[in-house]
Amino acid sequence: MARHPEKDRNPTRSRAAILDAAEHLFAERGFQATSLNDVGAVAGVSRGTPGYFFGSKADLYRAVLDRCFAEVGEAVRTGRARALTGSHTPHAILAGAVGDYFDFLAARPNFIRLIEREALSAGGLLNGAGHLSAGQEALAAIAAELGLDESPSGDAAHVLLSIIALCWFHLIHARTVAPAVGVVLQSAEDLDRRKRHVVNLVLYGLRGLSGNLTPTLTGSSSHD
Amino acid sequence: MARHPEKDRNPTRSRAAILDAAEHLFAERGFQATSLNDVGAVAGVSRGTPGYFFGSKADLYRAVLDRCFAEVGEAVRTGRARALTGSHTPHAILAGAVGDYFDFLAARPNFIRLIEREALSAGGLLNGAGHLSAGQEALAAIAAELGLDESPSGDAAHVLLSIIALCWFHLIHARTVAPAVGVVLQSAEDLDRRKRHVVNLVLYGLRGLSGNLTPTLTGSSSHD
DNA sequence: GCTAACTTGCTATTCGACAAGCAAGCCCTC
DNA sequence: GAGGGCTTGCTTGTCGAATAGCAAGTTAGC
Repeated sequence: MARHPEKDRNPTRSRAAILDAAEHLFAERGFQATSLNDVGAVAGVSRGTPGYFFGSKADLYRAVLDRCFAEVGEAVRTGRARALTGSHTPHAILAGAVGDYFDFLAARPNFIRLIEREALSAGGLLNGAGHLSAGQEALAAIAAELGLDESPSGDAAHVLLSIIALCWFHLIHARTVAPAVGVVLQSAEDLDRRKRHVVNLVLYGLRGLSGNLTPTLTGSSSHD
Repeated sequence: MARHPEKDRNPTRSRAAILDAAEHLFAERGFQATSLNDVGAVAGVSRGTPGYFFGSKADLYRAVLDRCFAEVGEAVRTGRARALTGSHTPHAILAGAVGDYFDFLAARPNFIRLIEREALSAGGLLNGAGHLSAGQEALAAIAAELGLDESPSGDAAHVLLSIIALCWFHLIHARTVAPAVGVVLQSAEDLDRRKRHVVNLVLYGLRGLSGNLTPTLTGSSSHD
C-alpha cells in the first residue's frame, strides 16, 4: 500500500495550494482578517506550512500579488495580440476591445478585489512592472487606434481610465451602489445589458472629446 | 486654576470626537486594523471610552456608517434642490449635475472609502434607508430630465450607475490604476481636466442609448 | 451625595513568529 | 546494493504581543 497519495510530499503542489488559498482569502477577507491558520486549513496543510514556504505573512501576500499580476499581464498580452489579428473598422475594434475587457474583469474577481484592497491600503505596493507595462501597452494601443494624444494625462489616458472605471465599478459595487440606483446585476442577461450600455456609452462618448477624432471613427454611425 | 478646559466632561463632545476619530480610522485602515485604543487616542479620550459610549466595536462602526449616510443623504437632498432652481437647458442641467456630483464625491474621501470597504466585505450592511432613497431620488431625477426608462435596470439606472462609476473610480485608484494608464491626479488642474473629460463623455455618450432621446438633448450640439 | 462620565485593571483569546521535532527520501560510501 | 547519515518537507509546541470586553474604581458637576 503506497500510503495516501495526497499525503505525499510535494512542495510544488503545496506552494501552489497555499498561494491559491491565500489569494482567495486575501481577496475575500483582506490581509488583516485572514490568519495563516486559515490559509493552511484551506490549503490542506498545517498552520505552520505557509510560514515555512513563504517566510512571513507579508511575504506570502507579496507572492500572491506577484503571481496574480504575472497571470493577468500574460492574459492581457495574449488578448491584445488576438484582438489585433482581425481587420475591422476602428469602431468595431474598439467595441470589441471594450467588451472583451468587460468580460476579462468579470472573470477575475480575485484580481479586482486584491487591487481594490491595495488601493484602500496606503501601502502603494502597485509598482510591479507587470501591471504598469500592461497599462502602457493599452494606452499606446488606444492612442494609435483613435489617433489621440498619448502623453500623460492626455485624451487617450483619460479614455482608457474611463473604460476601466466603467468595466470595473459594477463588479465591486454589485451589492452596494448598483442596487441603490436601481441596477440589478444577478443574471448573465443583467451583466450583458450592462456591457452593451458601457460599450455604447464609450463609443458615442468619444465624439465629445475636446480635440477632433479621426474621421473614420466619427464618420461611421452604425456599430457592429 | 480651573483645570484644563478640554478635560471638562462633555458627553456630546466626546461622542462626536469618538465618531470623528472612528470614521477617519475606519475609512483609512479598515475595521479590523483599527483598535479601540487607537480610536480613543485620536479622539483624545482613554482606551475604554469608545466602548463606554457605543457598547462594542461593531456598534461603533454601525454608528459611524449611520452618521455618514445621514450627512451624505442630507447633502444630496439640498444639492438637488439647489440644482433644480436654475432654469437651463437639459444639456446644461445634466452637465452641471455631473460636475457637482464629481466635486461632491471628491470632497468626501471618508465616505467613498467606507462604502468601498463595505462593498469588499461580504457583510452587505448597505441597507440604510438614507443611501437607498438618495439613489432612488437621483434615478427619478435623471429619468425625468432625459425622458428615460425609470424601471429597474432601465436606461436611466444604467446611466446613473455609469456617472457614479466615472466620478468615483479615479478617487479610489488615484495611486493604483490611474498612474498605471498614464493619468496623473495630483494638482487641482489634473482633477479639473478629469472632470471635464467625464462630463463630456457622459453628455455625448447619452446619444448612443438604445432608445431615442428627447429632441431637446439630442438636438443641441453646443455645450455650456 | 448621587449619578453620569469617564479611566484603569484584568482576563481570555487570537495570532504571528520561532524553535524543536519527526518522517521520508536521496546520496555517499563501503 | 545496502546501510546510514543528511537534507528537505512539514507539524506541533510555545512565547510574546495585541486587543476586545468587562468590572471595578475614580472624579466632576448638579
